[in-house]
Amino acid sequence: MDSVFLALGHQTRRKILDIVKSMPGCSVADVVKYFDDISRIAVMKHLDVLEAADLIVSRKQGRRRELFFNAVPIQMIYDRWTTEYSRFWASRALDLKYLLENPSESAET
Amino acid sequence: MDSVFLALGHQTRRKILDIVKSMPGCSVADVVKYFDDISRIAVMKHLDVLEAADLIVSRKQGRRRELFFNAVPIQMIYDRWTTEYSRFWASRALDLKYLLENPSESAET
DNA sequence: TCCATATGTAACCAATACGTTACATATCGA
DNA sequence: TCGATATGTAACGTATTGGTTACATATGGA
Repeated sequence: MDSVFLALGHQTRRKILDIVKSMPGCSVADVVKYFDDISRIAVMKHLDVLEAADLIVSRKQGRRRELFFNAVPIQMIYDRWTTEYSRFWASRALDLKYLLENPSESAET
Repeated sequence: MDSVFLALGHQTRRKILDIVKSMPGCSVADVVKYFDDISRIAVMKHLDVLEAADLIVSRKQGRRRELFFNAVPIQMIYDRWTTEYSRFWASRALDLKYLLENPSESAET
């Protein structure tokens, strides 16, 4: 769980995930082409993070490594949202409403 | 976006979020009570991270600081899942299925 | 008024994150 | 076969993170 959130908490990695998602089986080099502002090694490190978080699955095909998006961890988090927070919207999303309708005398910092 | 994921990518912070969510208006000290393995200052630092990510909103009430859970950033991410990935389940979640049904000759590393 | 309570800030440290360059290894294809 | 291509590893440096202790400030209430 930590690793999935942490992996997603970096814009480059989310972009990588989008690329792999839209090009199943693409290679590392295919991904690297989309980044001219960071090195190949940096991209690979990001891929390592995504793979450690199971967001990407890879397999070696000769000298190429094929990358695949793994929807499962995101599905798990998505499921957690719906069970943990969905009923929350109705009953508890009033916190902020309460705040806004009951301004305190001291300014909010 | 980065900040929300990063904030959630740490177990202590998710626990803090749960506490604040279940006790709207609770104080810093209320939260600190649930953690005997880390210091008050560490807890406050985590609160800073959650507040910077807008996951928590606070206001000073005299010598107390009241903490409120803010559902909006999570709602935004939740909405992103549904638009970005929901149709993905049906059409693209076959990536792994493809992998498992077409083992390559070289072992997956 | 003054002690208790609640929070805040600063400094420090070790570990981690994220980038880099250099070098190495494996596979492909002409 | 050999150069090209693709990937991998190691080492390094800087910035950030997540914890700590020490000290400071503000408010509450007896």
